[in-house]
Amino acid sequence: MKTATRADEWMTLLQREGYRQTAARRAIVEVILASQRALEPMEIFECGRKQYPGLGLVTVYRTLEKLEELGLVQRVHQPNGCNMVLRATQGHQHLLICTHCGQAVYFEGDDLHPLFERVAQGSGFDIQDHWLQLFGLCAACQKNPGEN
Amino acid sequence: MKTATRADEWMTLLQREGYRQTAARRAIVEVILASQRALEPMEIFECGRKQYPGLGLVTVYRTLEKLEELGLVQRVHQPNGCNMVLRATQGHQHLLICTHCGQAVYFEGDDLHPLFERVAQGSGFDIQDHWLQLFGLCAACQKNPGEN
DNA sequence: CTGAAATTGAAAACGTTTTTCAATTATAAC
DNA sequence: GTTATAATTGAAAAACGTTTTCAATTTCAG
Ligand SMILES: [Mn+2]
Ligand SMILES: [Mn+2]
Ligand SMILES: [Zn+2]
Ligand SMILES: [Zn+2]
Repeated sequence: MKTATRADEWMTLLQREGYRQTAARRAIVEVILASQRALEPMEIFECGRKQYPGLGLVTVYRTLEKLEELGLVQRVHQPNGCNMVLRATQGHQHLLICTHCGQAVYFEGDDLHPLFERVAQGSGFDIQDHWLQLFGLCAACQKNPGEN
Repeated sequence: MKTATRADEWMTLLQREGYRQTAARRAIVEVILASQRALEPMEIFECGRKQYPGLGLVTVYRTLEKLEELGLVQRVHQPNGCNMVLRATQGHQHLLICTHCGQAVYFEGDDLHPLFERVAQGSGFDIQDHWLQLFGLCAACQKNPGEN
């Protein structure tokens, strides 16, 4: 008996939504799931085409749209790129990103509500949403400052 | 005796840096200072050209580079645009942005250090920087939900 | 006023994303 | 398995925002 991989799960979710399972989509999904960091569409295209050489860049864009729709991936803004794509996580989480290797880690447990209260009071705004992202050096990049 | 406007100050700062005072630059500076929200380069171009019709879009881009260099403006990422430009503020401040009219207000007084500590411990990262931005409805847009 | 250097806008080049389209493919019904 | 249908594909072209190139103009120190 085979264990369903995460890629299998994503393909099934796509199918459940009425989309079809194709080799191109599977290649894209596997690239995203294998990466520890957010990738640009062009990077996904280049990696994906190693596994499925016929892959077209247009299909990458179209597949990313659908994966975002399903909440499986998330767009990430960084100083060096604003259209990067990362597997999403469930629940309310924020990102911690290594400025050297790009590794992206989700964390939770922020309670910013006291801050929101204070800012709402001071400004008269009704606060609805927030973006929080931390940047730093991951453990590996602290040890190998010269690498990469 | 004339009061030096904020635009005068910015032009002087540019000159002090070795740049020249020109009509094109002044038009751009005045558009940015008059706006309560972050603007796209194209918007700055369109407004600026009302005051100085000869203005070129290229000059907008080149002037924005210099203003950013001097720390007078800041790039703002939003769901609807990642290269928007807003007058900067001194010190460590974050932005509160109205999702309806775009009005952008700086606020300070976040103490996120306890959070950083906790995340650093949990992840092994050395945290160096953070992005925090709040979104909501400004007082005016709460009152006039249909407007605009 | 003069001259050197900075600045300008138009046009072209660029990289990324979207649209168009005819051919191919996945899937459900038979 | 075969067939019919609608979804999906990649190539090419178009669209888009930004950057580079360049000759003409403008600023400003001397
Ligand atoms: Mn949060
Ligand atoms: Mn962005
Ligand atoms: Zn790292
Ligand atoms: Zn508003």
